[in-house]
Amino acid sequence: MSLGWEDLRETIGARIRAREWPPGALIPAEAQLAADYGVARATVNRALQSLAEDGVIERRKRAGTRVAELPARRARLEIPVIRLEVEGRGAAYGFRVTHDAEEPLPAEIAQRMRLAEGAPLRHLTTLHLADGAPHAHEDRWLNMAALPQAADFAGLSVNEWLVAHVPFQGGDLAFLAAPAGAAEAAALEVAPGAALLVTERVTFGPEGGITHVLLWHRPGHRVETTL
Amino acid sequence: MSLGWEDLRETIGARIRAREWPPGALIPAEAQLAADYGVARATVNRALQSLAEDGVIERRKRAGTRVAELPARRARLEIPVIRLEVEGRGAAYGFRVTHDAEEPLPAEIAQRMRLAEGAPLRHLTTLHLADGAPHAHEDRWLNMAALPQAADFAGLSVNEWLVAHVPFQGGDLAFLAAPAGAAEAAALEVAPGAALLVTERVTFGPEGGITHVLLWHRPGHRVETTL
DNA sequence: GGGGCGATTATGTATAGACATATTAACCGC
DNA sequence: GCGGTTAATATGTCTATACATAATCGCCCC
Repeated sequence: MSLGWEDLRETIGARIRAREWPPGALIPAEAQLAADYGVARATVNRALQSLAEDGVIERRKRAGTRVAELPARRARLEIPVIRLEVEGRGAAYGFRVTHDAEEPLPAEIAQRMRLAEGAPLRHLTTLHLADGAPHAHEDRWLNMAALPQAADFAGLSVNEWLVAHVPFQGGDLAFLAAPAGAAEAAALEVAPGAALLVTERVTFGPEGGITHVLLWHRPGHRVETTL
Repeated sequence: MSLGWEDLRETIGARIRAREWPPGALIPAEAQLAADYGVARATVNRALQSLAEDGVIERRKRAGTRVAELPARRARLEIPVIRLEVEGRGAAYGFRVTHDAEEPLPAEIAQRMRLAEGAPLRHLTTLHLADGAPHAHEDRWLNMAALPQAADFAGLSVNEWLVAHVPFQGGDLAFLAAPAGAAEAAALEVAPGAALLVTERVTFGPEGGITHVLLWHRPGHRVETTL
């Protein structure tokens, strides 16, 4: 039995982490590694391609493959889905829509959604619950014009309805810290001004901006990943 | 000229985003797609493998490939490197070590580094500067026992010295929000209690925990990625 | 009709060969 | 030397083929 490309990726990755080849150094060519390990060049290529994707190595034709100056540059981030997050902790998920009206779009959000300021969008705020206790406060602007006609998200949270029904082409995701305003403090039952982690997400479809979401998490919330 | 696997990935990704196949639906088998697009099955496989890596589709042998219930679940996060971040904004990077002493490891951090509480580690705080102005405040615990003998990080920031010289095997990364304490407020020249985004990073080597870092960013700092 | 087992099928992966492409290194003429 | 052209080389990728593996489907037996 021979090595698979994932094994090879691990092996070579380990040699890099062990500083056998220091950052910036050239590593042997594909053909050489293929001979060393007794596999086909395509297998080595697949392994190296995978390492390159994670930013561990940098490859250029003719110039060869070298260890990145700053290896471990990219991490995969699992995008949080609130319901799964809550259920993953063994709690029952629930939510309550606390506000729902058509309002003119504020300038800052209009810019992020690449829409005109003051356009009338649907403004929803939702409180997400874990076992009945506040878990996160959502502030969403929704561009109804970008939605299919039958927009009926009964039962599901708006987010999951969107994911399931509306085509999207891309979006932006950001993490920031902000002090709890009056609304957030009341919803999450924390002191005004408390430092909260906020997730901001914008999604775009073929027609332009679909939705803008600010998610205010409870104090102590962490977004985690591994290197 | 035929399609490359990256083109194919885009094409199929677009058909998925356009809801041609809704979440949960089966998509045609590799052999079918290969015939449709006039390419080899290996090419289709490479494209689908890439989509699966990003969580857009889920694949099981014999059962086929289906669109994920919640597509766009994983994003690639470029791990921030302060110097590059500052220089990327066209500012001059600098730093100043504001504290450097051997101290007993606090319980909370010991737990995250998987070391014994109270172990004597080197405790450094560093102020990172952009054009001379405070940009971020770093609070680092360093396990000198896990370092090569000649630990002389003159000139470089400790972080870059570590990346370049110390083998590591993995680590954890987290984002959280916290109010500025007295030290952070003074260093960053903000009001105590201000909501700051904090990056926490722990790295492990063959000998165990190497370093634990808390990076306190200035107000308004955002960690961004795209979907 | 229920249970178990084997055939079928879709993906997973390896291989050898071929050609494309980018880039460096070498060469040559002036 | 200097500049520009050419050859050599490492990666990028596709193809066709082969076999491995997992899971499902359907048949057969009881």
